[in-house]
Order: sequence, then C-alpha cells, then structure tokens
Amino acid sequence: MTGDKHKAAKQRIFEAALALFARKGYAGVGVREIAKKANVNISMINYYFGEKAGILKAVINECYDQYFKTIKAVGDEDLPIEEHIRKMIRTVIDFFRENTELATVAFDVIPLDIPEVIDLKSKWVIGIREGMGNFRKKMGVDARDMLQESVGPTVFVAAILNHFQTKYAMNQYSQFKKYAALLNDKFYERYAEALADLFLHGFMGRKQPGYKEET
Amino acid sequence: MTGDKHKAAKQRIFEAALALFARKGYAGVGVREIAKKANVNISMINYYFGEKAGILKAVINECYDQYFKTIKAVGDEDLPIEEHIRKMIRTVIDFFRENTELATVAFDVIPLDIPEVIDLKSKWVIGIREGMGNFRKKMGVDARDMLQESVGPTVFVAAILNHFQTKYAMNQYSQFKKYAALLNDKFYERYAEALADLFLHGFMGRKQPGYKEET
Amino acid sequence: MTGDKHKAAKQRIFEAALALFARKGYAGVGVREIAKKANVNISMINYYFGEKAGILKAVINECYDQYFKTIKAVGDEDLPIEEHIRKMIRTVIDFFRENTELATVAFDVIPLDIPEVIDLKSKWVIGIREGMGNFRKKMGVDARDMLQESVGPTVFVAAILNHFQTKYAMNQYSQFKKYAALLNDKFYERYAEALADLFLHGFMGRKQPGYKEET
Amino acid sequence: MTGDKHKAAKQRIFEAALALFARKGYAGVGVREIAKKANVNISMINYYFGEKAGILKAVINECYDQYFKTIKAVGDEDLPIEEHIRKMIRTVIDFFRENTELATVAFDVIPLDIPEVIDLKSKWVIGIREGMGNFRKKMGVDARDMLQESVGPTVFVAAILNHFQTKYAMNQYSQFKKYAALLNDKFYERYAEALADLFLHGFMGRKQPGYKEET
DNA sequence: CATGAATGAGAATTCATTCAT
DNA sequence: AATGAATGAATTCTCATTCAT
Repeated sequence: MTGDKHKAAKQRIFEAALALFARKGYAGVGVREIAKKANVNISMINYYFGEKAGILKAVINECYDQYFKTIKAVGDEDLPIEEHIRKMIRTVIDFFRENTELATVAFDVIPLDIPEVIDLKSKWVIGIREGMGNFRKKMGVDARDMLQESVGPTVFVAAILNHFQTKYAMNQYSQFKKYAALLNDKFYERYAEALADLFLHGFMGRKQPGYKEET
Repeated sequence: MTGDKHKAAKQRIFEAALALFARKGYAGVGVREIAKKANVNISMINYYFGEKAGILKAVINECYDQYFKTIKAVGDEDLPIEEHIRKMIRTVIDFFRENTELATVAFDVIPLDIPEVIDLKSKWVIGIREGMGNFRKKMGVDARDMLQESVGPTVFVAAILNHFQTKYAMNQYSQFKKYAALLNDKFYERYAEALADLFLHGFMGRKQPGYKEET
Repeated sequence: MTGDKHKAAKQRIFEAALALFARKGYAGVGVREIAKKANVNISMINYYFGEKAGILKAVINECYDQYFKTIKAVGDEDLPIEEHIRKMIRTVIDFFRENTELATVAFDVIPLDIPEVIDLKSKWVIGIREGMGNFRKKMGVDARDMLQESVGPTVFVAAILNHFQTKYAMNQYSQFKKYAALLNDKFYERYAEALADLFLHGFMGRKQPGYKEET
Repeated sequence: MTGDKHKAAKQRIFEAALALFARKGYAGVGVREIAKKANVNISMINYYFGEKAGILKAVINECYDQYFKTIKAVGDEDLPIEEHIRKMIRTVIDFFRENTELATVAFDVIPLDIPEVIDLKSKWVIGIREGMGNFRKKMGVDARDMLQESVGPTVFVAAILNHFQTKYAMNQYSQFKKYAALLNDKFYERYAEALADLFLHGFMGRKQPGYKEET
C-alpha cells in the first residue's frame, strides 16, 4: 500500500504546481519551485508533463471536466425555474468550495494570452455555451447576446468566483485567516440562500441578511 | 509642443507595460518586451521606475486613485437608495469602460502573492471599505461581515469586472472582435440599466432583456 | 524466423543511429531520438552499446572493416597500373554507394576531436597507409610525404566522398530529390569511367563528358 | 589604443567559436565553452549573436562572402584555359590556407541538417553555381549535370578541402604536428603545381613528384 | 536624458546514464 | 531482454539590473 510519501510523483507535482499557481499566478512560478514543493527532481516535471505548460494544461482540463460535468448535470434537470436557479447557485458554490485552487487557476488563466494553452480556450468557450445550455434556454438567455449574457448566470458565477478568490487570498495572510476560518458549512448554506435571493428577487426584495457567525 | 510621437518616455513605458500586463499578466511580461513596445532603451525603465515592480506599483496606485476617487464621489451623494444604486452601477461601468486595462491589471494582481506589491494591498483593503463606506452603510452592508459583503455591491462590481475581462479577451482574438465591436455607448446604457434592474429587483422581477444591437 | 519488423533491437538501434548521425552529425543527435527512431526503450542503448559513443565506435569499426577489406582486396591485385587505378576507382565508388551513411559518418567524424573515439583514429591512420599499401607503392606514392599523398589516391577518394555527401544531402530536400533520383547504375558506370579518365589523363586529355540521363 | 586584450568581445566570441567548431563540430561545442575561451560572460553570446546558431550563421556568411568573392574574381578573368585552371587551383589553395577554420567549419556544416541555418544553404547552392559560373562555362561543365559536375572543378576543391582538414587534424595531435609544420610556402607552391598537373594532364602525364622537404 | 555593453543569477529544458523490477 | 521511473549535470537562453559614457 503506497503511503502518502509514495503518492505518485506525477500527482505530487500536479498538486504542488496547483497550489503555487493559485498563489502566484502561472508565470510567477518556476519549475524549480514546483519540484522543490513536490519533493521531486526537476527533470521529473518534463518527464511527466513534457513542459511547464503541460501542468497548466492538465489543470485547465481537470477543471474543465469537473466543472462542466457538474454544471451540466444540474443544468439538465427539470425543475421549476426558481428552484433550478437556487440549485445551480448552490452547485456552483459547492464546486468552487471544493475546487478553489483548481478553479481560480483555470478561471484566472483563461483570459490571459498564454500561447501554449490557446487551444484549450475554444474548449472553454464551447463548454460555457453548452454546459449551461438548457439552463440558459430556460432562463431565456442567449449566450451570444452580450447583454443577456452579462446579466445572466454569469453574474452569480462571477460573484462566487470573486468570493473564493478573496477567501483564498485571505488565507494567505495571517491577519485575515481568522475571517476565512469562519466560512464553514453553515455559512455557505446561508450564502447560497442569500445569493439566490439576491439574484432572484433583487436587493430590494431580499430577506434581511441576519447571519452572524457563531463564535 | 510634443506631439503624440514624442510623448514622454515615462508615459510610453507606462502605457506599454499596462497593455502587456493586461494581456499576459504581470509575471508573464519581461522588461525587454516593455522597452521594445515603448520604443525606449531598457535602462530607461529602471531610470524611471527603479525596478520592474515599480511600473506595477504605479499601475496599482493610478487605478486606486482613479477608482476610489470616482466611487467615493458617487458614494457620498445623497440620493434615494434605488437611484443611488443605479448611479453607482453606471459609474462603475463607466470607470471600467474607460480604464479597462488599468482595472483588469490592478484587480487581477491584488489577490496574487507578489512581494514587491504587498504593502499596496492594505491600501486597497482599506480603500474598499472606505470607498463605498457611506454607500454600504446606506445599503446596510457591513464589509467585515463576509456574508453581507458577498451579497452586497461586490456582486455587481465582480460582474462588471468579469464583463470587461471577457470583452478585453475577445478583442485579442480576431474571430471574436466583431462581438466586442458591438459594445458601444448604447449598449452600455442598456447594460447599466439591465444590471441595475437585476441587482435591485432580481431575475424574476427584471424587465425583458429585449436589447438588440443596431447594425 | 524473425521478419523485418522483428529485426534484432541492437541492429535497429545501429541503423537508426547511423541514419541520424549521417544527417545531423554525431553530437547533434540524442539517445532519445535514436531510441525513438529504433523503436526501443532508451535503456536498451546502454544495454547494447554501453554508452552513446559505443554506437559511434561500432559505426567506425564497421566502416573500417568493410572499407579496408574491400580496398585491400583490390589493392593487392596484380594488374597493369592503369587498369588497377580504374578498378580501384570503381571499387571505391561502389563502396560509397553501398555504404553511404556508414562512410559519411565515419569519414566526417575521424577529423573531429571526440575523446571517446580517439583511439580508433590511429587504427584509421594505419589502415589508410596499409590498406592501399601495395597500390600506393605501385603508384610511387609515399603516404608519409604530404605532397605525394595529397596528389595521390586521396584525390579521387576525396572527390568520391564529396559526391556522395552531396547526393545524400540532396536526398534530404524534396526540391533536389529528383536530381539524386537520376543517379542509377548507368550513371555510376559512366561516373567511374569519367573520374578514372580524369585522374589518369587529366582534364585536357579526358573524353568529352557526353553523358545524358536516360529519362 | 585598444590592445589585444580589448579586442571587441563580439570578435573574440567569433574567433573562439570558430576554433572550437573546427575542432569539435558545431553541435559538439557548448556556449559555456565558447564563452570561457573568449573570456566573456555567457550572456554576451546571446547579446551579440542572438542564439548559438547566430555564431554559426556569421561563420557561414563570412566564409561565403570571402570564398565567392575570391573565386569569382579569378573565375571572371580572361586567360587561356590551362593557365586559368592553374590560377584557380592556386587561389583555392591560398583561400583554404588562409581561412582553414572558417572553411572547414562552413563546408562541413553545409551538408548537415541544422534547421537554424537551412536558409543559408540555398545561398550556397546559388553561389556555387554562380561563383564559378564563367569558369565552368569555359571548362564546358554544366553544374546541373551531376556527371559533369562530379568530374569538374569539384574534384580539386574536394581534394584541397580534404588536404586542409587532414592538416588541421594533424595540428591537434602532438605526434603529428611535426608533419604539419613542414607545410610552408614552398610546399604550397609545389602542391598547387602538382595538383594542377594532375588535374590537367592526369596521373599518367604528371611530372615526377620530386619534392622533398628542406630540413 | 539616453545609450548599449556587461553581469550573474535564474529560466526551462534536455542530456546520457543508472537502477529496480 | 525489456521497461519506465529517476537522477543530476549540462544544455541554451532570458531575466532584471547596473554601469560607464
């Protein structure tokens, strides 16, 4: 039985790189740093991933697969629209919560001009349109219409992504860690509810945000 | 009188770097590349900005000053809440529209771990809390409460930022430029209105997004 | 019976390396490239040849054995001098024709400073003096006398080597392949004759070079 | 007055690289080795030549310019054919003698498959056809006809190149240096004469090779 | 203000080889 | 006989920065 120490080198590289990319950005991380953190010889990176960008490709692909699989499953369900939106918001929150690094790296990198991953972008664009395909249709949003798109599901996805980026950044700094530590299951139940309320009924129609952390 | 061609070297460096940072990320750009684009000798960068990070600091400070000045001015106005929110959304949209590169670079870089820039972060955090200070108060949002914050003004700011990142990325690729080209004054009037509607009254209470570009 | 597909791994390595060395030079080829072309695992190279230079040694030795065996057999024959020279030229041409890669690699590498192969050089030098020993004697050429040597058999060997290097290079480039394709049996009959004429009776005394390829 | 020590760094790099390429072949030499021999910082190589292959390009171009300029000047002269050939042979010998390293490197590298210098090859091919254009015409040699070409001027050029390669290699090994040391002006006068005799009138018609070194 | 040479550390990648299986 | 993981040195090239002019 291979213990933690013997976790396949490839996997250790992947995880080390993921954490570093999330914290410093793809270009801000060197292969030596990754190798050191993963506790492997530098050459192993090229051995397993061909090139540095190979790790990034793996990250993007992994995120893509997880994200769209998750989204599509929910998007294809047959629910009353309000319930459907609530469930989608909960799902997206859960996804980002469980895959914070994967998602921040992938989402941050997509708009950048990194030649080695240029071809993965089209995969995303297509995925975005298809992944929430039925869901958007039900909401009456045409992804090709920038106006509809910009006030559609994109809004809550952007908000959620922003929340987790902030949270992740807070965790890097000791002075803020305490705040991030409060973000437990309970918090996310209420967050999902509050965000859904906001998205569905607007700021004027929302319930009072009466959540207080239990200390 | 110095024409466009003779724009001060410092300014040319700043603008070249800004464009490159926006496209490739801070760490993905080298000083040589900046110098080449700015059409100056490499040494000029250190002469004017001390070090590469000096340009980034200038970018962040410039964005900070512009953004919070703008936000604060609107945030301090005395308007009925709904009107106030509408105006804030319009203002943020205008700001991002006029300062897309400045804003994307600054906002993208803030959560990253870039030691040279670490001290500017507290400035931001404080600015965020103060800049929309009165405005948040009026909305009943306590920035220290992550839940309230996460379903407060942050939501539309994140959405707007996301919109302009997408737009900027589209402009990099010829196949998408045509879509970005449709985003004119008229579009942004309607976008501001639609986003405010969404934020104020929610998806269930919004007007139908019947906008079509005039071709 | 092992078919072409199952040709022994060692042989496949040898042939792959030979082709690559001929095209890119010894130092310009890596073991991975050889292993890939030979369709074997990299480790097999060290298994069979000990080190990369082991392949080169094998190449040189093989060429040496073939070349000097061939040359010596002809050199030792007892023929009238003119006929003897003609036969030698035909033989050298045939040898280079049948062993173009082997010969170009070995001949190209001999003057280079490659430590691993240094001891094979003396073998060559001795071979050169002995291989055409009787032949040179009959021609009145003392190999230790650089002048006699430089206007002796060396001349036609150099010319022939040059011809096949050129031909080999032509075959690498599609635009020239058509020329190389004309070099058939008939051509080489005439080439041997013309070169022998030139060497024996000189440019002023040669027959008119009226050869035209039969298309 | 800039002394030998201050010879421009670029020139020192060029010369160091040239000597090393001649001895070990292009691919067999590393940039560190060049930098060390040239007594410059490694980065200077890229600063001045862009990439390692940049030095090789410079070498090839320099050889090309020198060689074809020299050849063309002689080839265009109007002399009786025999005298013309003799002069050409003397010229080629002089050229190789004065530019042994430049020429061996360039001539050795041309047939190899080195992508970075692929475009310089066509320059050579054209140069070869034009450089001796008139000269070949006078000799009745059509460079496109491989037979004529292979028994034309190519023969003595190959022989001369071979002579200087051998000489250069001898100079690398102390045991042979003494032979190379005998190759003085006098030797080359006789060599040119003997080679011209051979090329013009053939081995059967040559004068007796009565040269003996004066010790 | 401006240049271009120079530096040394660091970038990513490839090298030939070894080893355990 | 064969595999593929692993190693560490060496590869070429780029980095941001400095300095003398």
